Amino acid sequence: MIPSQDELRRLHAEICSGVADPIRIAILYVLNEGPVNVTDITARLDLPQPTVSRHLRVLRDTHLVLSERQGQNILYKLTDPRVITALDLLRDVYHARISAQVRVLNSSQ
Amino acid sequence: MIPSQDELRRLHAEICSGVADPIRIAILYVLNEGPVNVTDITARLDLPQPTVSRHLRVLRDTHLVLSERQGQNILYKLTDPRVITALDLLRDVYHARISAQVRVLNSSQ
DNA sequence: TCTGGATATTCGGATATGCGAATATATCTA
DNA sequence: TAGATATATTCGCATATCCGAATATCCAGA
Repeated sequence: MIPSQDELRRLHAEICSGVADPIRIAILYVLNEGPVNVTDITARLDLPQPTVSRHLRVLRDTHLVLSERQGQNILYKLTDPRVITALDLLRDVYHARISAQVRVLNSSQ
Repeated sequence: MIPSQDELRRLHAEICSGVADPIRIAILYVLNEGPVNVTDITARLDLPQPTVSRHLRVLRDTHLVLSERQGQNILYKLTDPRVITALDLLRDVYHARISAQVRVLNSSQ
């Protein structure tokens, strides 16, 4: 059975909602430097461990990251480096927009 | 004053939350084909006009779209085509991931 | 200035999301 | 198997988001 357009958009939005949180964005950029376990993420971001675990679950559920047990630890890594590309793009769009606004404000002094 | 890392991540997440909704994604892809007014968006997506207006406001607030009055109508357009690039990337990441899962399932029959 | 078409806002309620705190589960090692 | 470390889950609550329905605002033209 072919998924409807609506269903595809729902799924698309679901992935997007995975990146719609500051903590998850921070985690993704940490993972962009290489696979890391939960304790290290917790330490690098200075956040409570349960908080990190809950956000990691969201990232897993939205297929943005993958996990792999390594003995006592669980190693997390990006599913795909393009996740960071997308995040960078959105950030750039924002910056470009704000810069344009600043220019307009300055030029109308 | 320099915005903190946390503040930057909050802003980054805010933009991302702009694309974290199926209706808004649909609107963005409509706008990708060129500037459109609210009535046309409403017709093309077959949605109630207040619903479209509310989502357009979110898109404006997150700097993802721009609006411009043209007489009686208001023309909306993408702030930056890279918004669509980012959306496509995230969709591709998802598809690649799901395809990989399907392959694993099939190969283990 | 009145009218109609285009767009935006508000309200109330349902649902979702995030967090801290506490606790559970899993794995290794002695 | 007991203890220690790593990770995940649950609960209760506060907050945010979404929607439909109703209504308000804005602008062009008669």
